[in-house]
Amino acid sequence: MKKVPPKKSHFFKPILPGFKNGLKIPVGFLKYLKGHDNVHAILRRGGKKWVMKVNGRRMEDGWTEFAEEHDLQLGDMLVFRHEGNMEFNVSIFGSSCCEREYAAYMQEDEDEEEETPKKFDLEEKVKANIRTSGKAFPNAEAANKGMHLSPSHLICTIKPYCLTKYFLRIPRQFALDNRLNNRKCTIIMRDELRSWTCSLHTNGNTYIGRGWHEFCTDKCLKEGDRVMFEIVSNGETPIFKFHDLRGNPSHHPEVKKNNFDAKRISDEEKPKANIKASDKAFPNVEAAEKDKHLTHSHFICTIRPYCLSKHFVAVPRQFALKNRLNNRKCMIIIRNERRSWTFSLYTSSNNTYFGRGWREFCIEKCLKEGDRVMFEIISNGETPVFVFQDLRGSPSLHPEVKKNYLDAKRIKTMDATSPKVQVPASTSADANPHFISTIKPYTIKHHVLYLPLAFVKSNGLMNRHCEMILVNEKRRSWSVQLGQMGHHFGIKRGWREFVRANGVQVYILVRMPRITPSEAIDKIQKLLVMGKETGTEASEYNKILSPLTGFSKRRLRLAGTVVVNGEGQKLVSQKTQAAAPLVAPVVDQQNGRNDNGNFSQSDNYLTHLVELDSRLPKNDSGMNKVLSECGVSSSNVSTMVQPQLNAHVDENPQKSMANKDPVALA
DNA sequence: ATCGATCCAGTTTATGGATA
DNA sequence: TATCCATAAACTGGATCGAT
Repeated sequence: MKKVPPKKSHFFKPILPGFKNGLKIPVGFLKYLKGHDNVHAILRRGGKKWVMKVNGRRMEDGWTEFAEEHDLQLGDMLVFRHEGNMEFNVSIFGSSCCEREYAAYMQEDEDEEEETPKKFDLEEKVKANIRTSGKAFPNAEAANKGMHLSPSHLICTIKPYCLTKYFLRIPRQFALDNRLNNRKCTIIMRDELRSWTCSLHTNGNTYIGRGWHEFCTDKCLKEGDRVMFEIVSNGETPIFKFHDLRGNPSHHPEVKKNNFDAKRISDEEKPKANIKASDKAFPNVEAAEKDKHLTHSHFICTIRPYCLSKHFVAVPRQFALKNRLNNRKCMIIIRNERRSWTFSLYTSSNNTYFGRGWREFCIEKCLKEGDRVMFEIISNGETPVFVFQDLRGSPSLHPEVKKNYLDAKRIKTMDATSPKVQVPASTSADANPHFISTIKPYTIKHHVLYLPLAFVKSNGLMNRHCEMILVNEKRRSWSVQLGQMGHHFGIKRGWREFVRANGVQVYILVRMPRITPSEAIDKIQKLLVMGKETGTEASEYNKILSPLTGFSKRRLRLAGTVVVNGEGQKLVSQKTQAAAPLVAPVVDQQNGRNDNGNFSQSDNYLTHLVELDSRLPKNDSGMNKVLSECGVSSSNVSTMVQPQLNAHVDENPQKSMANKDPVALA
């Protein structure tokens, strides 16, 4: 069939782990972009536009916002239609193979006048029977905003810690109002159908402890869900009546955001502050580390009461540090398309603030509590210049939604940069794509190695229970099991054997580097394309893998569980006969052929290849020697992580089997 | 051995109040 | 009014305990 160039060319991309770092335009598509400005691209959807900065062929700046606003999830498929001049019309298809539906409001342009009353009406319904307590308590924040709840009602937004930490913090004021502070007792939580018994404990703050996790599980609570508790009895055993607000549209926004796979994968957020450094460096959880070298170019600020009552707003610490705004006292210029404002910038007590000029700005922009605005630094000279962007009309940036979301980002920021992480703890993520683990007594005693959350998140390992293979320099491998331990995640089964075999001792540093998820995915994509071509030799795969990751044929055997197409064609390994199709080839929109490395995910399943390769660092006490003796020093510690991205994969035992190929490399 | 639960230290933000 | 200071509050991650 004769090839005819399309009038409007398309390409499509599946949403894969690490997608929030950016999106690469397929190499094969570049021919359609010749002669265009390849530095910027514009994505259009729903009548809105997003400007992307293109680095090479990767859309970076601006992509994160696009992904967030559309709640992109792993397994989604995006079709890009080139309208010319680097403008792309984007269609988004979900895992159902149908175009994703977005609430009408998501597509509305910024129109505060219309939207505000809607929100207000919805909240009014809640207002009718809810009163709030508490002051600056993020979990109860929405309830606080202009709403007056009775002291016996508490609205909570489910934060990450609520799901990972097995407790829920009770706002101080609420606890005080209901005499729950300083109590240690059992409470009963119930809805119309059943009840749950939980413990209430206090240590300065008041918490719902034991039983909370079960409650969350039973109610399928997810981050961002909003629930209300009403104290219907406050005797010896207080009874909390549960009201599910998830069905209330006014409490829904967060849900969307929480569907973010990035979150699901990395799951970790830090809800709290009004301002998050939404730095592009850490646009998402799963690829935090990867992005570390990028810039902290903007932050998003949720307007808090103090922003209006005081004459300043705090600049996120990390943002200030990254942009060297801390310890500066100067004027800054804030501008949008129409005009500019001048603020003073100053630092006090290690905090950096926008000062004089802020109040006028708030008044002029009619900023209200809960509004969100973004400041992007575009010039950082003597007078830093920021571009101001009003996010109030951006649905996915709805105050509550964005808040948690950005909190997640901030966490990332913290994970990456906070001293806490860098200071040797049991495990810590450092700035490189690996983590350093200090072997502590409990690591040996309890036969467990906790993985730094940043590492877990950035690799999409959160909440996965999968096999991981550790390889030392002698090419001996150990199969270990990843899993969750309380609110920790790490290596459980198999760790003891690894410790014994390698003589791992307390205070030895084990450095475990990895490639970034996107690198792994790139490789997989290439392999998949090759896999479509019959007769491809293993050496060809090696050519792809070896230069970047040091993959050997042996390792390829390990990677053999990557299956390349719907017919179950295996990639390399002849040992994985049981392997079921894990990844389906992408079919070109026009001619039905695979498209330059893009691929879709069959059954939302993807095999990650993670290559660890590094030199062990010497610690202060010369422990490297010990490591050498035990055969770990200077080793290529390799892991191949084959996680299950989706629980339903478990339903297919064949696929589960496909994950298990504990090939000893020795 | 594993999982759940809790404690606690540390970080960052929000805010009340003092001061220039 | 603008800025600074101090600290309460919120939240997280690491470590460890206890039950099974």
